[in-house]
Amino acid sequence: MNTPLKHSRQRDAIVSFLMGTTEHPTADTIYINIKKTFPNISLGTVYRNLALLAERGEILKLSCDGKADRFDATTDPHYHFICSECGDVIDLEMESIDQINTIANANFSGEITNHVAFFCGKCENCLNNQKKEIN
Amino acid sequence: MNTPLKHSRQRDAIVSFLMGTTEHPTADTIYINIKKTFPNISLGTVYRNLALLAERGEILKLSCDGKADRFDATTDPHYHFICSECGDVIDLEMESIDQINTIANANFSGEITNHVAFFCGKCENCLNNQKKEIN
DNA sequence: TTTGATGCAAATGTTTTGCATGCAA
DNA sequence: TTGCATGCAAAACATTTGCATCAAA
Repeated sequence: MNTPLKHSRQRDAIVSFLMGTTEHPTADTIYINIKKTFPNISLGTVYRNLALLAERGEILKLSCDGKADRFDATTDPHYHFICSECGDVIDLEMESIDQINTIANANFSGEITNHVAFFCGKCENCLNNQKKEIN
Repeated sequence: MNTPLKHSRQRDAIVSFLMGTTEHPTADTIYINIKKTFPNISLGTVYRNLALLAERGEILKLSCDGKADRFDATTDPHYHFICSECGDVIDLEMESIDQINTIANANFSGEITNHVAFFCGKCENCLNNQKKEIN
């Protein structure tokens, strides 16, 4: 369904770096890491490939507030938690909440086909640090 | 609970402009409109006041993808629809979906306190235009 | 009079883009 | 050899910030 792409070693490196991490890195973090293998790679190439891959559904792009976008190689539907303290992004394992589309569509005159959602609060680490500070 | 603010006519104008529209304007749109009354107002002042008001919960700031933030004077909890065609942002009237916090928290080791969500699809206008094109 | 708010402009951070060159097919 | 992908640098965009001045209390 997608036009075949010309192979590129830089793009391969980006994909395999993303697959090897659960950290949801930003474009810049990816850039810095790929540089270890391709010292000449440019940030523009990283951005171009990330946009291309996201467009094709091979990776996910996570946008949140004004901060830099983050990327995720796990493309099967899942939700993210963003820690309000440290900013870490964590994959959530949870049952489907797709019914919210139906709920939202109930009194709406257009057509709702999907939603974007993420959850906020404190991650385990920050909760523990908080407890230490109190004691 | 909030430290009292020194009164400012520019801030008043921003608030009343926001209260008089359902369009969810961007900072720049607000700036252009306030300029009709305060030709010397600066974009920095608009941004500063929008941030201040959002922080105090007097307005809502809507961030979505890489696009410019939009602002909403309606602060009671509600969700937004964003048209994938024309980009319009529309307030949704729908029943609460707060239970998704509980669902998300079920297998999570941190603490989820809230979520950010918006719905996507086609608005009524774009649906109608689509039909016209087909005929 | 004091201090927060403003206007202006420069700086920031992120992302995109034009263009000549390089590499995959 | 053809054309997409790259590297580089400049530009685009949204937003923030430093600073001198202004105006609200």
